Amino acid sequence: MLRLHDTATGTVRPFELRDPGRVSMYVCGPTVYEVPHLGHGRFTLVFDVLRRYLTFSGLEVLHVSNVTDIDDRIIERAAREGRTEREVAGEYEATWWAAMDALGVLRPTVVPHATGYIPGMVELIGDLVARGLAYEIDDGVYLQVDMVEGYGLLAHQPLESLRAGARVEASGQKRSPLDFALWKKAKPGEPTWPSPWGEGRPGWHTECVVMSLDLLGDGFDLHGGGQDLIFPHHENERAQAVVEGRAFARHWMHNGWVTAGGEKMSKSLQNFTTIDDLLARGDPRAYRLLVVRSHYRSPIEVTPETIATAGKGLARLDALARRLSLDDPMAGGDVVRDEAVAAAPGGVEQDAVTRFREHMDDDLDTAAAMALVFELVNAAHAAADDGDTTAARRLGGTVAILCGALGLRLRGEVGEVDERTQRLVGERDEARRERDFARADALRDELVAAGWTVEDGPDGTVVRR
RNA sequence: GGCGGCGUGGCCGAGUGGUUUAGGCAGGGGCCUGCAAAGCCCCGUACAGCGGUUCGAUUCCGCUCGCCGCCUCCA
Repeated sequence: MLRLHDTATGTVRPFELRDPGRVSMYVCGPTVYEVPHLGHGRFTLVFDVLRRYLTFSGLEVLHVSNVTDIDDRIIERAAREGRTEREVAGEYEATWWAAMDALGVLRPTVVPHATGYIPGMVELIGDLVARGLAYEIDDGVYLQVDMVEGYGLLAHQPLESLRAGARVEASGQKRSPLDFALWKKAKPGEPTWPSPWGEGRPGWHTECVVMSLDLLGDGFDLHGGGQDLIFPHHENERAQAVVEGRAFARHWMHNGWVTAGGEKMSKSLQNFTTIDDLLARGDPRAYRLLVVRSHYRSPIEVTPETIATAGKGLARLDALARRLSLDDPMAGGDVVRDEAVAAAPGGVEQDAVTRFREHMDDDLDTAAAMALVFELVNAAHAAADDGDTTAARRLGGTVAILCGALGLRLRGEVGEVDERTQRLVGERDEARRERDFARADALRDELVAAGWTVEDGPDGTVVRR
């Protein structure tokens, strides 16, 4: 039984599903106005790992994640670059999916776009206005938060203390600085949709509540995102559901920051690294390993050094796959299901799979799960050294399945070796046969200089990049 | 001002009221190897500080210090 930390209660508690066997989860997606950075990479990886683990556990997962394709920042960028909002959103959405694909993050089951749900949002807002819970002023329609039962549940602060700490002044007409925009009236030149309050566009918080309830239904299982979405975004989504009398998310899950130099990675601090930078520097799987090596609620420090360290751990996993010629459990698709455990060619280390599940069920303790995997790696090598091929393959196969369950695909192949390199390798084998070690060493230097890793095994020299 | 998180061996990073160790990376010794690489074996006795509870605390409680975050857009 999976237990997860729930932001609403502040406790780790059983993840109880609305419909047995089926998981409905909504994860707030990107506003497509800029290239994604490592913070986006982390939250998508965290929820990808959750989704994969749920799938591995035999559950059917309906994963909805939105794209916010109309927003102030998109409008600003379009204006600055003399383009349409559609062009800007289209470009950055394409960039987003390219990054996700490179990271091995599964596409959500459904990807609603804000611009596709505007009538439903208008309907919701209209209802709130009609019932006296929202009010219209010059620049838009606002929800009156002091009408909301339990406002501050997710922030873990009562309304009064939130109000006392508010850093923004109430705009003249707002009844409280905490009241938030459900509908924003258009300024000249902005893209608009019709509404009873004039041309305009919906507020961000209204998008997600409408789309999540529409696609997943009342009382869906899990709502997630980065911790910075807790307040006000998720609080305000919940507020709308509450006043509408609709059961909202049963469980709230939020991941920790990516930090750089100890500080939160963010646009405003200019300390962010884009996912493209990461991809240019190395294997994207190293980032997944870095993410799963710590707990999802802990901050992670991401620097070239920490990524490089993760890359070495990854190399250790790949080396095992290579040595044992492990089958790829994801070969038949992009996910590893629990059937893979029974179908593993060499069998699995059943006890290890059980322990893996115990770690994962404990609020997704991927760090402990990976420690277990590395223990198996060690045991597999030791068995192989002892000549116990059966045990080695069973252990190694388990490693591949458990890594696969976390979305980490091992690379057992050495990659393409060009003709010239192949010739040098042949020459080196020949020199070694003739015990001409000076020449063998010179050839190795040449190969290393060309970027190859050279390993002499019982069957001669093997090179890889 | 309010609320919350964190402080673990050289670095990263789990975990636990006591007994046998997380794990990775780096480092030292050994085995293997022509030499390497990879791999294996062995090696670190750490839990910010100060009190308290306890037979016993890194692990619970309180306080102090330090760092980070939320209360505005933010993954």
